[in-house]
Order: sequence, then structure tokens, then C-alpha cells
Amino acid sequence: MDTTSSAPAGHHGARRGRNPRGQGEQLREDIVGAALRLLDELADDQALSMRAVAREVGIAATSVYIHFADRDALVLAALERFHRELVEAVDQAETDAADPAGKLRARVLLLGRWVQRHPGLYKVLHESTLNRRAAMSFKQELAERTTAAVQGCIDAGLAPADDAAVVSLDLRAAVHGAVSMRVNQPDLPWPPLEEQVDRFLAKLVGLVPTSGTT
Amino acid sequence: MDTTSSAPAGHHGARRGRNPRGQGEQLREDIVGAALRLLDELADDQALSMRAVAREVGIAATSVYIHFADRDALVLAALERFHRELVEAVDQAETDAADPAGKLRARVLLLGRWVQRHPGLYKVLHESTLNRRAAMSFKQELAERTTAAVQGCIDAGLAPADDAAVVSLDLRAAVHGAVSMRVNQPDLPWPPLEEQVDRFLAKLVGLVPTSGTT
DNA sequence: TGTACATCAGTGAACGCGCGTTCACTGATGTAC
DNA sequence: TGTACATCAGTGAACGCGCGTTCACTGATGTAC
Repeated sequence: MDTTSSAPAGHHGARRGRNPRGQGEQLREDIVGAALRLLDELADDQALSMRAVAREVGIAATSVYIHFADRDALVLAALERFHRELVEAVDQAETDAADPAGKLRARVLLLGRWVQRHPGLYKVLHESTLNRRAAMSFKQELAERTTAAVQGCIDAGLAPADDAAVVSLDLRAAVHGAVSMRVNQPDLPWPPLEEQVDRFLAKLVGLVPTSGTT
Repeated sequence: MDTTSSAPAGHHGARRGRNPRGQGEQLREDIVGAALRLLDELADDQALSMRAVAREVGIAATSVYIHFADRDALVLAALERFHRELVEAVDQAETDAADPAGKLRARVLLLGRWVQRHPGLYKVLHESTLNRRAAMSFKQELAERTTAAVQGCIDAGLAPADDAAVVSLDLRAAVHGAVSMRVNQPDLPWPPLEEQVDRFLAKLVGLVPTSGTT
């Protein structure tokens, strides 16, 4: 389920063979996988070149155009897949937790851990100038589910009654900021993200810090 | 005092004349000004080209190398100037405010307003991959002064006693996140930043929301 | 069963471009004697 | 007062590079008759 392990076998330039008839779409997946690996390294969508992607997959540069109209289309497809996997992982973490407060905490903490493993992709997803050119409406999904988790806490009486959308926005902004600072200046001596997240949950959402290790 | 108005007269490619003897350093300032203008537009340090800067100033591309060893050196100088102006503006806002709580609020709100005027530069300052390659230790300054302002609130009894460094980190993370989301997705319908900042000041620092318009 | 044709899954060469950077140079202005 | 020289503030041409993208093509595999 990890984005960076999506390539079938040979990593860079391993001269991959032609797919059998009817399996042409497999190359598309391999290209997206290669783009994800490179984007995570580069941490910049503008720095990704179609030729580098082709080299990584082991195909001719022109073959990328069979599946993607241009570079933006490829980056967009890669980010959509990254986001989908992220949403699935976060939802799974929520499912594993017991009560609504634990679910919200699990969501946020898993996001933090995921980002620490793929800082470059997080940067591209949220900071790339592609945000100016393309819609990326799929990003709404994560926000909506976090708001639902906040609402769950309020409904269960674990958080004071309030506008869940507003509380969720504040929480997401704070967490995004905390994560973003760590991702963008990885060499600075940051305190543990988990403690900061717990302070945000306590102060912004109003959860009682039950020190749950769920 | 605005970064984007630092060029003397002719904006793009206006064929500027040679400086008089002893005034050679003037070109350096003009180059930095042009770089700031372009970086604010591009919102990406990698997208800035030495040739584009030279065109903007109205000089030969090679003349940039008289003052800057390479592109990173130029971007670094530009960001240092942007940061210095930002710090000065924020400090001025703090001076104008009456009590410690008003000072902290003024700092944060002015930062928000400044960023809304120069979103591209904010992105480059905090998100560019130059952060990986260069130190940018000057950025510490803003953080330190915010922490001092938080400490001021605590000392004056306007905020509950707590570790000012921790509270400051949380506040900066939250504000950075709120600002960053708006900068990176400008087309989304964001609620007013000021209200969100006031919530952060109330919930994270513990200030009483005195609705001060200072 | 044979064979002409269509389709699929790609490839190789080439285009024009803007870029970072280097190099040897230019022309105005000041200064020592 | 004249003049040789040094310094300053730049310039113009050129280098090699990787890039996005287009174009006409290739060779294997399936399918209609």
C-alpha cells in the first residue's frame, strides 16, 4: 500500500519489455509509480521531467505521451493516486480506533506519520504551483472526513458543542502548519509532532487529554 | 518600504544606463529588487532564471555574475532582504500597539496582511527547495521575536503561565498553516484570516478576546 | 487451413528553446608623475 | 598641463545541456473470411 513501492520490478532504467496485448494500461500505472518516486525525491512538480520519468520506467520518452497529454496531466494523476492512498490509510487508522476522540486523534497522527515518510509528495500535493493551474478537487475529501470526525467528538460529548466546520478548519490549519514547518526545514530541532498534535486536539477541539495510545 | 517597489524607474527591459563610478553597488540592489518582483510572481525559486532577472533589470545576463556567484546566491540575498523588511514591518506594528496582548495580535495580523500582498515570496521563503541547500538562519529572528511577544503576554498576566517557547511554536505553526492554505489554494472560499487568528490567540495562547482593533 | 488486414504497444530521430555559465573584451573615468 | 596607466562598470558571443513535444515508423499479435 506504499506509494513508493508501486513499480513492478526494475527500478531505474532497467529496460522494461512490452506488455502483452490488452495489458497496455499497465504501463500507465508504472509511469504513475515512477512519477511518484521522482516527485517524492524532487519535492517539486516543475522539476519533474517527462524524460526522467521515462528513464525511470525504462521506456522511450515518447511512450509517456501515449497515456498522458502533458506533464501537468501526469503530475495530476500521480497526486490523485497519492491522495487516494493517503485517504485510505487515514480511514483505516480511524476504523482501528475505539471512540470518536481516538478516531480523530488516529486520523491526525497517521497523517503526520505518512507525511514524514513522503515529505516530498506532501509538498507537491499542497504547495506545487499546479494548485494554481488545476483544480485538485479530490483534496476536499480529506478535509470533509476530518470535519466529520470532529463532529463525531462533539456528538459523543467528548468535545464542547461548536461549529464542527470551524473547529476542523482550525485543527487542519494548525496540523498542516506543524507538519509543513517540519517538512520544509527538516534540519531544525523540532519537538515530537505527537505532543504538538495532542495540544492542538486539547486546545482547539477541546478534547480531554486521555493519553490514549490507540 | 515595499519590496516590489524597489526598482528605481524602468520596470522591464528598459535598457538601464551605466552607474557612475563608485556606485557599482547600486546595480546589486536593482538586481535584488528585480529578483524579488519575479520571485513573487513565479512563487518558485527554481523557476527564476538569471537571464529573466537580467532582462527585468535591463542589463546583460553576465552582469548579474558581477554581484552574485550563482542563482542560489541571488535568491538567498533576495529572501534575506524580504525577510528583513518583513521583520521591520512586524516590529513596527508591535510598537504601535498598546499592551502586550495587542502587540502579539498586531504582530501576527500584520504578518498575515503582508503575506496576502506577497504570497509568492512567502512561498519561496518558506517552501522553496533552497531551504534544503542553504541555511537561512535569519528566519529564526521572526520566531524569536514572536516568542518574546508571547512571553510579554504571560509576564503581564494576560495569558496563563506556560512555556512561552512551546506556546509560540504552536501559535506559529497554526498561523503558518492558516496562511499557507490560503496562499496555496487562493481560489477556495476561505473565511477571514483575522477571525481565525483571534481564535488561535484565544485558544492556543489563552488571551482574553478583548476585540481590540489596535 | 491460409492469408490479408487491423490493432496494439510501443520506438528513434529530430525540432527549437531557454537556460547557467565562461570568456575575452570595451569604453568611460579617475590618478600618478 | 599633458599623458600613460589603472580601475571601474559593465557587454556580446558562445559553449553545451536537458527539456517538452511531434512525427513517421516498427513489429508482434489477434481476427475476418
